[in-house]
Amino acid sequence: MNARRRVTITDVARAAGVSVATVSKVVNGRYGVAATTADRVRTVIDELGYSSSLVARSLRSTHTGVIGILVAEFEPFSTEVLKGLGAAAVGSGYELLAWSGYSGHGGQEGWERRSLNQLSGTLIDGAVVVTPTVVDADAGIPVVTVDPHTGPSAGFPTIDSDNYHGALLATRHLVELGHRRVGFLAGRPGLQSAEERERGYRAGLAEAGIEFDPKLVRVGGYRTETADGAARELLSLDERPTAVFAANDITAIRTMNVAADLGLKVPEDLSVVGFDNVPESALANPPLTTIEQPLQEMGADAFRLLLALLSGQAETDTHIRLRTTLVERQSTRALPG
Amino acid sequence: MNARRRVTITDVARAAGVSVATVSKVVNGRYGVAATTADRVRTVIDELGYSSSLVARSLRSTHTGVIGILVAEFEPFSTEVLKGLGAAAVGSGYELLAWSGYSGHGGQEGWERRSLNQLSGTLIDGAVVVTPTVVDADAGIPVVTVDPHTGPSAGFPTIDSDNYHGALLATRHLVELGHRRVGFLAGRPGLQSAEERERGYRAGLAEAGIEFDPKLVRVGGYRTETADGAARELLSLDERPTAVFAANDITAIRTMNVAADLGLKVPEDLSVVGFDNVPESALANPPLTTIEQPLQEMGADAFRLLLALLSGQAETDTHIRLRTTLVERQSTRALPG
DNA sequence: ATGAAAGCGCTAACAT
DNA sequence: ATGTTAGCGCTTTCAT
Repeated sequence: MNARRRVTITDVARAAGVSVATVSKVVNGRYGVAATTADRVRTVIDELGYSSSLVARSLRSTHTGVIGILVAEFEPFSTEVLKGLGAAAVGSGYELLAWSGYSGHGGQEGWERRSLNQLSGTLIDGAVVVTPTVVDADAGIPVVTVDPHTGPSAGFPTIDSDNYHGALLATRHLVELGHRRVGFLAGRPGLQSAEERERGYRAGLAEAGIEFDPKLVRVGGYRTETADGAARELLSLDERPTAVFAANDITAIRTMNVAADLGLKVPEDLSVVGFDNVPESALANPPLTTIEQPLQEMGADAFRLLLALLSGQAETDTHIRLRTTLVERQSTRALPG
Repeated sequence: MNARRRVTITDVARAAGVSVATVSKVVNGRYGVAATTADRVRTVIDELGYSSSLVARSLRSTHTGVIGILVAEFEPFSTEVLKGLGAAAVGSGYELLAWSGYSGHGGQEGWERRSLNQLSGTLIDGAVVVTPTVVDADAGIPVVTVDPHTGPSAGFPTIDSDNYHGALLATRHLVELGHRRVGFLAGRPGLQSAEERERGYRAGLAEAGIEFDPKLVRVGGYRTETADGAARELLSLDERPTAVFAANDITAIRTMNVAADLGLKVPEDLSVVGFDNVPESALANPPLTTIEQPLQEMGADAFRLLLALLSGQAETDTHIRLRTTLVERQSTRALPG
């Protein structure tokens, strides 16, 4: 492949005429090295462009100064959280390593555990796991979860947002615009966030004295693949909804696409509200009205919490819940008449 | 911290009553293990929840099945590229490790080289480096650069987009709207992309027979911190520009903020065009007209090119240049009168 | 078919 | 102040 090998600590030691131990001491600022020797070693290090291998270093020492961020995939949700984490990490002395556990292997199954196993104990001092479905209690390192699908009960420090309240806001917004037949494209069954969003939807209807109608609910499953058919069913009903609240932005955007396919115009013929406020929601056509979760803030909070955990200044049952707010764009409008 | 230690190959070997060598063979599907032994080992592995440490494995073997993505920071530009890389990686058999080299240490100086040194030769089989300023020629592993600041000449396989043409489109758009005093908020001096964007700006003016006026050019440096003052100068000129083309979206958005501070309304009093089309540009107020670089596509292309490189099917002087296009939103308008 | 042992690059205890 | 050495978890010859 490429010719030149990495420069190792042995190369430096040889070139400087000292032992590897001495080089190690210089690199790590340990005492017991003469100033002149240290200078010579540093010169050689610069000349050779040496920097120690993360891998070898972390195999030996307990502390690496690296925080791992474990995600299933690099998609709009996780990358927003990543931006917040990155901003919080600047100047903290920690480096960030983001690991996508789902990309390599076919199965989504258990990426959290596999990833944690592969990296922990060695490479990273602590981990932030984004939207895990399951997490082992004994990862061996401090772990903070962001928006875990099992809810904050899992025994881990957790950052999430107020899903119930957000869904309530979304539904209330549609009801206030005069909509009575409000469809709901639900999230993935069994996931806590999905359940809370459905509760908020029902509460929003109840507030307005609208009876819940199971025919107006379909499972979108948070994913493009599952959302298309569900949205199509919803919009093909004899008495179709005049508004749809989708459990996340991705499926809301799909709903708008399906509507277009069916000859329905948004927002004239159909109002749509999403959830998350990923940047893509603003890029949609029309720009999507949605519920904001402060994803970057969640990332930043996760970083700070993990740091506190690492220094023993936080409890493992810490739970930070952030607000959700309505962001009005152009996909919703008052029901005429 | 946490009680339980990682499960190591030695634990598995002991529990299964075999040597670590045998366990290793089973894990890696090597020949020379009796079926019954292999079964027993696999059972123990499941029971103990063992999976091999990436670190230890990669220290020993040359191939890890991991691709590194090296970025300075996790910001809108790099995370878009990341999304594209992630999408391309699904099903490829490679895992993705994104490394932010700037966050830990204070200095931005040489993050590319430091990161590459820390990870290469061991952890990752190949690397995609996003917007590097300098890259060592002898990284020891295949490297693809995305939008390198030195241009494609650096001797590395490179993915970038047509900066010159994009800037021409931006300027032409403003000129066609009737603007004659078109300001330019330049990128970082010395960077190839910045130079090409300035060339495009000048060409756009020349096309329309407008003389280039150095007073209408300020250095925004691609960064928020440097852009504010430059934009303020530009907009405070006696004969202020009626339109500004900023060399990237971030500084274009800052320009709109500065305009608001000065009591100028966009687009009524000032038209603004950006460059990049990061998702944030659509979230701006008003939504920003900008030049799109297909960032996700650039990421996907980078991944494919790296794969080709790894299997020896691509030349190291490959250069892929993608198109740039105008995305019209609400920050530009025809000059009245 | 299985295991013993060397060694990847590094750190840290222990000599000298 | 400096060097020698063991060993982190793993893979890979090389014996047996």
